[in-house]
Amino acid sequence: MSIEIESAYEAKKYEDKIYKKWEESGAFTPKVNKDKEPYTISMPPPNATGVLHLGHSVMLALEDIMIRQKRMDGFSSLWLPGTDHAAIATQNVVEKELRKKGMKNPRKELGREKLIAEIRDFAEKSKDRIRNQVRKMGASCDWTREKYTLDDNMNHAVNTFFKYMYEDGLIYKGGRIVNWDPNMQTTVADDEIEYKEETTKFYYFQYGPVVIGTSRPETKFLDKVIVVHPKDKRYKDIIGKEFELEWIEGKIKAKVIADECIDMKLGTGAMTITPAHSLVDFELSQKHGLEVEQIIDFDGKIRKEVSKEFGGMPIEEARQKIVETLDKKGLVVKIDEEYIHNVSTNYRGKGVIEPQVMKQWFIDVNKKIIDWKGKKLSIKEVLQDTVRSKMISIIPKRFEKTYFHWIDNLRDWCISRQIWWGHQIPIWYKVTEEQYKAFNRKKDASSLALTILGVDGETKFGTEKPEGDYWIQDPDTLDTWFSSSLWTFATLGWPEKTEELKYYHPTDVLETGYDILFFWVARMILASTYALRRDGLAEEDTIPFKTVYLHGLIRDRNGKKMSKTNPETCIDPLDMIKEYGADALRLSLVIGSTPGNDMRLFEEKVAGYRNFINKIWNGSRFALMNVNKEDLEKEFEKGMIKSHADKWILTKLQNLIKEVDEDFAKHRFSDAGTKIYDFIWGQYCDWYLEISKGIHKNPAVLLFVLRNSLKLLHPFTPFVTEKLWELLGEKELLINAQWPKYDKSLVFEEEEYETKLIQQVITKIRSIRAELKVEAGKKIHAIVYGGKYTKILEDKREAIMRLARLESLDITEKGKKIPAAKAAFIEKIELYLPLKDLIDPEKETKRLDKEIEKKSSFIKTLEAKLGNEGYLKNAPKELIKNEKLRLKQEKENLEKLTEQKTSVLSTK
RNA sequence: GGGCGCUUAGCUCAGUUGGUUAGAGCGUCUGGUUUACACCCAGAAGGUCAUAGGUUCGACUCCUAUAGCGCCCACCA
Repeated sequence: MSIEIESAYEAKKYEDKIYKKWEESGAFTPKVNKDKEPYTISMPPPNATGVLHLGHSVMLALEDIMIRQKRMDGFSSLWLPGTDHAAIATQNVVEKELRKKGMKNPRKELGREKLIAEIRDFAEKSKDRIRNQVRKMGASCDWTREKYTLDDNMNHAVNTFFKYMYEDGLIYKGGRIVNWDPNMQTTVADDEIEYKEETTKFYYFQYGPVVIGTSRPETKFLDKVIVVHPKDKRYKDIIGKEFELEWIEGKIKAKVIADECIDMKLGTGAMTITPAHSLVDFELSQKHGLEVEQIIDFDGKIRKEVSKEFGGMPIEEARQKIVETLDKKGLVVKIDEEYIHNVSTNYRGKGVIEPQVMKQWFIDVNKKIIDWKGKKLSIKEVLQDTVRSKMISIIPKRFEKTYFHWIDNLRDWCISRQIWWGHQIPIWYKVTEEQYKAFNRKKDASSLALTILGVDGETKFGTEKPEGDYWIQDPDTLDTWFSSSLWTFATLGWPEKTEELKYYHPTDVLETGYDILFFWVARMILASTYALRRDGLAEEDTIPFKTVYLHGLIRDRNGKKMSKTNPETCIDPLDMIKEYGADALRLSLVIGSTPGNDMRLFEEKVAGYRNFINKIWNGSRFALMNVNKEDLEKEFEKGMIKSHADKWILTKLQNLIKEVDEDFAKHRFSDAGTKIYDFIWGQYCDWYLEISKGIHKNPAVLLFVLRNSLKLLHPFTPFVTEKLWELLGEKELLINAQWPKYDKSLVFEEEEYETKLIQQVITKIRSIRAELKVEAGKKIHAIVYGGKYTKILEDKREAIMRLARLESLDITEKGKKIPAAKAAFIEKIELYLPLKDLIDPEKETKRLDKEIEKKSSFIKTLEAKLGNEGYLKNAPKELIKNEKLRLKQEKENLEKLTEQKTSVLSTK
């Protein structure tokens, strides 16, 4: 059959067209279908801030593999895509851009409405770019159901969820130490803090009866409490007592309390508490009911109310002056000049963070409010139970430990953020007319303004302004993870009780990088179980997903994290796709990577898999060149099996199907991919196609195996397989084809060994060269390996002759066959196959000896075990049965080994 | 400081409940174009599985310790 196909696959030429075909065919859009089982993956929504990186590519590749395989396997396979508004990240990017354009303070200059509009524009553009990139990867996600975390229905879900929690008393407003950046006048999330090592001075001051150490004397104005460890002998006598002492601005009174959090070995073992400007101190003060007084204002200066002398001074200046003052008073004990200290800074500005106390919204994780398996449990407890009771399993398993560890240390979740890009908190405050006017005058009002205005009147939940005058909505927005925690169920229509929600939820797999296990994965479990349980669903239906599959991070060839700031090592997935094709990129990201482990990626790796793609292309090309139209149209039947080679490749194929199914069930995609790769390249192309060149040519099997190979490979490399499927004359798209089913009747185990011999002989034939020097008349001998047994086949002249009759062995010169040369060739083959070329008897004997020894000792132990009456009485029956069976098997194996040894010895 | 992980061929990595001779790709070397593919084919070299103990008939695999590397969390008053 003559089909014009180029000898190298050009991905660029086909990929976009194929994607379009899939999308238009509706293959991506599954329907609620009671006759089918659902299979769902919610795509982790990429941030709508920029471009996709390789991390996204891994995610897309892995999820697409799962989705495609299930789709072919007859599931209603839904992959729901979307994007995240990525609150802080997006607003930051846009503000930065605006600043580049010369705007000094975008929030002040534009005001809320206009800035949000700017950000929205930017996000929309990003979304388009992301959609395009996702398509380029070949992701078969359902675009008709695409969602965005700021969509109206998502906002509705967010508000409903907030309302649930507000009504249940799970959301409360409380003081909290936040990371305040006085430069940028904003709070900074914990994970946006960068610790910088700095050498500063460390001061020791006499503070009444104790010496305290500090690197920040300027915060120590109002310290009135000394804390020591309860077991510290040095301070045993002063605990609980009150002292009058000389301090920065005259005499003050201070008392001594004890707390176990104090490290006796650190410094002097005594410290004073500054509740308003240190997290630890703040928590201590809450624990002991101490007063919290602000010392440093939001501009980073000493508050005027605190000190007449130092009020209004920036902290650096105040620090120096205060030390001078204390020194004059003789209170400086010593100064350590070389104190190495971690300073927290905002990684976006470079501003030094000043911890401040501010009112924030929190989710209470300890209130026992969820009806769970007959008990009232807290959020924390439900989070633990879902994983502990195996409702949710995490791959790799070790991350379950990490997960529990995180929950054990979980504190109330602060959900309010002082930015505008996001879901505004649906809370309204009743204020005075004066406050109302003052608030509206400030264009960049955040919750800081509320704090400063001292708002503390009536508070109401609502998405709309309550009736009456002077209501202000909380200007803050919700943490971006608050909305994305609803992702799995809100994208399916929640809070409406839709058919889809019922059918596709809980989703099956949540596949993402391990770096957001806490940020996102745990919070999704939190949101889903709480909200759906409150809706009255059964516990097992409230989890967001059954399996969490965590992939590793992609690193460059030196093991460094890829970052945009380092373009030398940073690989853009689109560049790789352009150069090598999406299929090659997908394979290079999936094969050889294991869950939870980071992997390195570099161009040569992608190039290697491109070679494989080309191999399939050419293997198929060869097949097409060797079959005719009727062959293509014929259905495969068992009666078409002709040779040992047929049986051999069919057996291999069936074994492959079985193993790949097992691997998929265990989420071992790398293994599955490797096996398919090996089969296609190592078995089908290298052996079966070679054999097909000769008398074993059998189009029926050739095509049957090829078609099944393409099916198996399709989830991994969808584009090239789809194209080849079309070239094979198939009318239906491969994306919708039926996944291969394991068929035991196509397994011919006993055939394996002889066929293996044929392979070895082919190898030899290929490598035979004129310089062969073998004594004539030598007996032909061959050892053939296969599976668990080693067989020696003597005098397999017949098999070899059969090979020698292969047409491919015709020796030609200028297109003319030369029978004499062929005859000579055959003669040489016969001479070339003495045993020693296939196996070294010395080595083989040694190996067998070792093996026999091992087996014997094992058998001995087993016999002893099974001869022990006590053991027989106490051990489980099942175990004993197994062991008896094993003993029998091992004895048989030993016999075989001994036989083998004898025959090897006889060949010497 | 607390937790987790990694260490297997020159490089990048697989290795499933412990069980045949520890594998692959790239790279290196040798040889090869007889009707798919040089993005190819055949073959070779290359490993005391980080180190030291232990458990076991048997350990890359389980346990303990040590070293080096990495990650996460907390944070130094």
